[in-house]
Amino acid sequence: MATTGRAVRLADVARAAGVGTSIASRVLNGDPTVSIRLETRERILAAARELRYRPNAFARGLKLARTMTLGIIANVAYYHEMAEILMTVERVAADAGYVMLIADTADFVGRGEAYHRLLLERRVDGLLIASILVTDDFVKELKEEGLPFVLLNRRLPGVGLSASVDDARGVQVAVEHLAALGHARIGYVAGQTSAEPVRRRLAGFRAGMRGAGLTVERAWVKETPPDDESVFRVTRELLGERPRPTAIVVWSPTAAVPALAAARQSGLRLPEELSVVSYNDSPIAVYLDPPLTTVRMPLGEMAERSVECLLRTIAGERASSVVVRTPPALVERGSTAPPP
Amino acid sequence: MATTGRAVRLADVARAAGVGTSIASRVLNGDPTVSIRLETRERILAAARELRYRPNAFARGLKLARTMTLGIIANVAYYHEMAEILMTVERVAADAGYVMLIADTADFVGRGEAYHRLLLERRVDGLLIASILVTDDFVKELKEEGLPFVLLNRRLPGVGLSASVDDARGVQVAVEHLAALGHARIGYVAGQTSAEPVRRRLAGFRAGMRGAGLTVERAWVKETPPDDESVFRVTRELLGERPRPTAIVVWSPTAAVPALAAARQSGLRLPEELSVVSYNDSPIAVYLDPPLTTVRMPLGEMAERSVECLLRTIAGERASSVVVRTPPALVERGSTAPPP
DNA sequence: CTGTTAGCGCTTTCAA
DNA sequence: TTGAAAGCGCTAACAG
Repeated sequence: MATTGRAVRLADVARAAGVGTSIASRVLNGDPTVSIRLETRERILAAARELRYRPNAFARGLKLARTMTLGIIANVAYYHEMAEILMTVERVAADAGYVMLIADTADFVGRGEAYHRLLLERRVDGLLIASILVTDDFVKELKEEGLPFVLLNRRLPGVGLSASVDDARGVQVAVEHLAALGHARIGYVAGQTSAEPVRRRLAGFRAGMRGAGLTVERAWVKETPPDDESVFRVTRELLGERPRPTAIVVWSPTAAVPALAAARQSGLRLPEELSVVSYNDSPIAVYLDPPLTTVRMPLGEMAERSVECLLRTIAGERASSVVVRTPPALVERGSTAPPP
Repeated sequence: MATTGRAVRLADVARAAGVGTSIASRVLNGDPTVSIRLETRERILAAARELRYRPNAFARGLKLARTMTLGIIANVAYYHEMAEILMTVERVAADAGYVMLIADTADFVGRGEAYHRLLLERRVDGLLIASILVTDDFVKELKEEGLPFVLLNRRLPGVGLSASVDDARGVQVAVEHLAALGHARIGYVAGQTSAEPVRRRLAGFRAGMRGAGLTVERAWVKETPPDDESVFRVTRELLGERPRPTAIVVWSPTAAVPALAAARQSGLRLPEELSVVSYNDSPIAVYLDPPLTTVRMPLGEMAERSVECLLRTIAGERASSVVVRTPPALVERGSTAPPP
């Protein structure tokens, strides 16, 4: 049973079926133009099954100049968002017959060689870019290389296709929720606006405030690096302002955890003295203290669209960037209430 | 500049350097047995640089029967542990010149085809199995197939190599910490002991209790499916027992989040009325309420060893399973205190 | 020192 | 209806 020996090749199947490799190949690939006696076809199929034949992906890839592999460059450390994206992308790709190569960007600048291995060695038919750490320059280089790629939630018009959600609208919904509760003094933990999607969120915050007839207080909008420690520190600063906001919005669910901790450590009772909303949901939101009110964005849908878009580009069809317009869902939990 | 056209092949480099493909190949691959005029070698190297030559990985893979690719089957949803493992594995593999194919096990049983694509199409030189959802039967099948593989933190003596940490010792350390604080009534949220590493942890709990001269109360040891909702429910049940424990240990950091929430919702003040320790650390532990005391295991080291072990197996060397014995580190935060 | 060539396993004309 | 053979880009004998 254990055929630990060498793999079975197409030639083995052909020989077993008593035919040439040519028709064997065409039959197994379901070539519709082939006209063949039913009996012969059956024999080939049977032999393939019997021998547990599997085509060698590298041989086929070499011949067809298609690897049936997609690459994804991701920042795995952003697990709250990344887990859903990774899982979805992989599932959709698999359904289309593709496998996924993954490259992490923990140390993007120091890892040029690793990325070039992905790109230039013709290992992938296309690339998904899901990390903010990938520089615009790198993306442009990619474009020159001619390799199909799609950016996830990062719009770079003129240089590449992207699949994104309406971040601005999402943050706006968060603000509207707070305004509806009666909050007028609303702060924002903004992330680093050097990143494009983060800028869109900030714009959404401003739009939300404007729409509610509220003014944005400069001191209540704090940029911060995304690491937990910085978020914690900056949030404490924000809550140390006098006067201080009665509610804050946080730009990312990963950052919401340290932000919430900062709020607690500021000695504020949540949600009585301070409301907190996170942009984007997370599996743990419901188990935080207090359970975190969030705006849930359609990340899975975005991930799906990104793969479809990439596949279309690879197929040579004209694809265009997609913005998933599924409305953000406000998930009201325990971290928001009317202002004191 | 933009060479969007077809890729440059070795033949192009050879022609540009005015040599045959043979020496071009050997020079570029640093074949030590080649004796060549310095001048010629320089010409080849220069031409390759000039043309930005990159070998086609699939062609090379076909020829060498080595793909320079490793596969990893992971449960991405367990992000607390998985992020670190994924990042480490990818980095170590990249340093060795390998790229990583990833397959998620969200729906393992329904995805046989996807896994077989990985295994049987000769896309990978070896496989890392980092998901508990991969059945023992599948692993055995793998062994029959003759594909090198290493299990991450799952010991299956006789069927395959593994890299693991000393789970039993880790949980034991957690118990010792509680015992040292004076706790005698200690409960355990146990996970599903159908999984091998989970059984080892339970054994560690028992050993820790025995070592401290404490008796294990049946009603205080609860098995539970790993999903957050089940963990939450089961923890509440556990804390509803009368008498109830003054401290609990949770078998996984992912589960610690809902367990902590259950403790809070039981109306218990933490850590005054109840102490909680999580087996294994997590980036968010410090930001939970209260900050979670954990036992930090050397997962990164384990991941590193697993890749090394796999690489050695691939190289045809005799590799053996490795148990990382780096002592567990008790990370004391705010969720443990002496019993009331 | 360097070039020619066979062949990795597959698909796809082209001919029979 | 079917088979022979070329060739995808590379490496490694083997010749020269």
